[in-house]
Amino acid sequence: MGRAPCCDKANVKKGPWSPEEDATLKAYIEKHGTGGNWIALPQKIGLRRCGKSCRLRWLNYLRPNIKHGGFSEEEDNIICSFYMSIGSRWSIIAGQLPGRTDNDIKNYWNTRLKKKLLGRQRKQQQVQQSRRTASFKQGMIKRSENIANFINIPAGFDNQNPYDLPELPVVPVANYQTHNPQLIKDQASIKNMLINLGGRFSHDSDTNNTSFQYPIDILSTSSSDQQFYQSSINVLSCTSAANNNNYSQFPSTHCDASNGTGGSSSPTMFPGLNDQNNNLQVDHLHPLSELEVNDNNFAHQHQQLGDFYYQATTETLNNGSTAGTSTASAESEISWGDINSLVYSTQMVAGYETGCPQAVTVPPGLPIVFAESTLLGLK
DNA sequence: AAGGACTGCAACCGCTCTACT
DNA sequence: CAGTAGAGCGGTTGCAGTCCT
Repeated sequence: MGRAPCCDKANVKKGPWSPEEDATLKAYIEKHGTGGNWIALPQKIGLRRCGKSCRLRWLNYLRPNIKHGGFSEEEDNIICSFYMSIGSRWSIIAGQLPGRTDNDIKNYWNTRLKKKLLGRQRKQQQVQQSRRTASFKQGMIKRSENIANFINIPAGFDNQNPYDLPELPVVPVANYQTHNPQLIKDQASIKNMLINLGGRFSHDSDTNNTSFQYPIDILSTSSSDQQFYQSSINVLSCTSAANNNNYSQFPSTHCDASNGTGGSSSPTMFPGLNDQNNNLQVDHLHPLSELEVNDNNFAHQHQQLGDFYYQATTETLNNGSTAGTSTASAESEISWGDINSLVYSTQMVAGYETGCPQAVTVPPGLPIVFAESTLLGLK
């Protein structure tokens, strides 16, 4: 047996509200309030409407200080950022935009913003793809050098060929950290830098989640600036995982090749570094001076703001899962009907670029919670 | 000019959560 | 503790207006 209906369906009016109905409802609520009982309200004032319908009408259209239409660029950015962070939690998003209702934002997103964002995303991907192609080989050489330095590659090894790595010992995360106390210092340095830029970290002891809030004013920053933030968070994410030795913090949906759920099937970037016991994670960080930075102003700006600019180059070599997820597969995930793929594809592009396949892309202006459900943008 | 396709948005539906008994 | 009802929420629908052919 289903639950009882909230009202007499046969005797309630449906469809658009008339001005008279609006006036009746508004006048009553302004004078008496809702009385805490929407179901009983329409009968009190003689409206042939369902209580839920009255509530919706009041909340979305009749209550004071409601704004309709005319979304600003800033509001667009906030909505996009929150959507990519927390998904379709319209009421929460509406809470960030005074005068906007969840219904309004939901409609606006579904009809316009989604298309606008996807268009922008596609453009960015085209640019990133061309940049990646040019810098990929260079990056691979640099990475192999760093790994070789760390694990003492035998003399005679051709370190100009990133694919020509010899069989290497498995290096557990804990050991790597012991060898690299710098890692923890680096993490603190990046945190300080992000805080200097106006971001905020907070920790929820109940859920053990760490949150990061970007400064709102970076919403309109260039894509290189956004990559900078993203890379910084990637470093924190990856090193945090190393610190905790807890991989479950990271979304594995698109990274786990072992279970065939969308992970890359391409060969590992570093043959011989695979750890069948799932324990190997090698992190290494490049100071800014080592990096190719196309935007000199950007580099200068961020050098002034923090101790270092690090490129996240964490290699998570995990059960044959690799950083080499193809861009084509990431792009192929984008469809008009599945906006969540936008989040995932961005993650994969970022992961590919930084060599951290499980890195989490952090859209600017977002509250970031390092918990799987939130990172995935799931309900 | 007509009619089919598309778009935007108000409103509804059905589910979950929460407070109350 | 279980049952119930109301509140709240997100997904979906239906319709009016606009655009396109």
